[in-house]
Amino acid sequence: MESLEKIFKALGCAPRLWILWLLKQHPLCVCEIMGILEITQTNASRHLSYLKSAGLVKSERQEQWVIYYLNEDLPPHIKQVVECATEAVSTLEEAKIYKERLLKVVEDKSYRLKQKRR
Amino acid sequence: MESLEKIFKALGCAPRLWILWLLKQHPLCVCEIMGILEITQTNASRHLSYLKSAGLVKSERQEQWVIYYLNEDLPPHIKQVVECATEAVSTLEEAKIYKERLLKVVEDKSYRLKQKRR
DNA sequence: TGAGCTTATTAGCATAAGCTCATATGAGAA
DNA sequence: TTCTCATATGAGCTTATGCTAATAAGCTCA
Repeated sequence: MESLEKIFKALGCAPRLWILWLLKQHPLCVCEIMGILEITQTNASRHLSYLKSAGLVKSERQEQWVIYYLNEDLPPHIKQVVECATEAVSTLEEAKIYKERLLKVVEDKSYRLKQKRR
Repeated sequence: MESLEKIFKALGCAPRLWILWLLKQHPLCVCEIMGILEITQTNASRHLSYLKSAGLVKSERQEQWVIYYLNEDLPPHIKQVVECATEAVSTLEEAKIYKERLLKVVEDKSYRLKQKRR
């Protein structure tokens, strides 16, 4: 029950719902997330670690970046909850803006490559 | 977004998950819920009013009782979230005990009728 | 009306959670 | 090594939440 509670608590917070929605579409590093959602680095990091502790996302270091991505290895019921949550988020007004920013990040072959070129 | 947040917050609390799971099976009054889950009347009432303010349940006065029941009139995504949540709850150990108590309440043609006969 | 049952609300306390600012750690580049 | 960018964490503040105990209010029936 604790883990179930924790998962819903993780979903009960707007920035985390947005983060999940983003990660559902593409793996991202912390600074890409903070850029898209316009939140501080501290908050992005904290929310990600909350989502991670709830088991909803995983992370992986790639050079100087930490890439976060959805944990696909979840019990079916939970997976479906995440599915529904992200679909519900998609219907919101702000999704358009964030989606645009996300596409820009992804099309640029990511913020990460641009940084590397410098 | 606020209402979505609120719904997940409502689900991020064990007693409320149990209440929803019960109401999914049968409409119940406050004192039946407190009896089944062994929680105080204050808490049962509070959690129910939280669930109600999140739009997940509705209530209706019947004589001296207030009967709570699931709100079936929810957006499809939310309905499915509730579905998944209650299914996940069903798999927990305590579900057996609560289920037994629920059946007893329902079979007795409810606690309410017994009270009335007195 | 008064008694008894049912439900809601208030107050007070403890704890969890969210935010910001400052700082530490880690990796790569110069 | 030193600088810079990326990420994590600690401290402190504020607000939200959950619990209990006490009390109020609503309904029914005598």
